[in-house]
Amino acid sequence: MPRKINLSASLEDYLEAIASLKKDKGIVRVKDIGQMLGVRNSSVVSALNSLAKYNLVEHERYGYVELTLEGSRRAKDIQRRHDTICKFLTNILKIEPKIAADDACKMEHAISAKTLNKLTKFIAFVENCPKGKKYPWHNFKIYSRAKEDK
Amino acid sequence: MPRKINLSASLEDYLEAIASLKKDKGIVRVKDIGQMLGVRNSSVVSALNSLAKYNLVEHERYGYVELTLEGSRRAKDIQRRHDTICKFLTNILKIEPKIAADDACKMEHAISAKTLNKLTKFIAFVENCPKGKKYPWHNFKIYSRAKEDK
DNA sequence: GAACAAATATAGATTAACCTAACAATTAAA
DNA sequence: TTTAATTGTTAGGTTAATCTATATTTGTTC
Repeated sequence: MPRKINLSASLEDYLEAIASLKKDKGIVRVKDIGQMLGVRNSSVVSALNSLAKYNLVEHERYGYVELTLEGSRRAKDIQRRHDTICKFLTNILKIEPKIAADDACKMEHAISAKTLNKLTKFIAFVENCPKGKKYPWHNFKIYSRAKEDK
Repeated sequence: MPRKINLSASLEDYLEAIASLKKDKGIVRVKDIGQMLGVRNSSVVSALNSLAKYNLVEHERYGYVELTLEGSRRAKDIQRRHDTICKFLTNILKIEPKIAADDACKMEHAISAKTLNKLTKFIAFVENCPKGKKYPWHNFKIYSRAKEDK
């Protein structure tokens, strides 16, 4: 049994949406997933069938959608990628939240585990840096603006 | 006429490969593109037909492949995205070149223009930072290792 | 509980990106 | 220059991810 199937960006998005809805609403319905991802219900159903094949969701006809344990783990992993990238973009690169979130949504599917780890450490490193003029981290915003920001 | 069509990651890869081959070998052949991207010649031909529709390449049957002006511009843009991400990953996050390159190959299709600009500035900022103990930039490698790097 | 509305599911089409297999053109060798 | 090898093309198939249109189930309201 292939322990770790590589999911497509699309299926990762579905997992992510399901986890997010579960957290926000307690229950997950086809309609809400579709709404969140901007696709039709029929597309959702077909995606759920794929995810069910990989044992990542459980989904009885006309019933609620549930993540399996493995599905839940996967979703958390994706969210961690998303959040880390988003944090880097907003806190360090000083990118507007909306754009940062959009970019993170796409990049989260592309980043490797190793790079994610390094990025996490990098963020921690920057955030643990003592503030003050003699440290340059906190000058980036000014530096950036000075260079004709767009 | 839609001035700026959004290319798929796949078509961007083709453009990138073509530009790279042109630079390295002077001429670009279907076989070389296929080899570089790990796809069959028939897939290359079909991709070239798509790119030709968008006026990004010129390609006469059985002839060499050429980028149009616009194709060339696009390729340069993609390469810039690749190089910038790669530079960040290797020079700042200290990721092994191989992994950095692989990640850049995937992330280059996901990064927005704004984020790219900020990242570029950020790299310049870090690189222009005077070296020395009192500046923390150059301590990241040590910091990272100390945290049980993987 | 019958009728209706909302949600879900299925069937079938489309598109992109690949593939294999067969065929055609070009190039290189004998 | 004829043959053989290489390269390029076409035809047709597969898979994933979407769609529309239609059907089915569920839940709500009278």
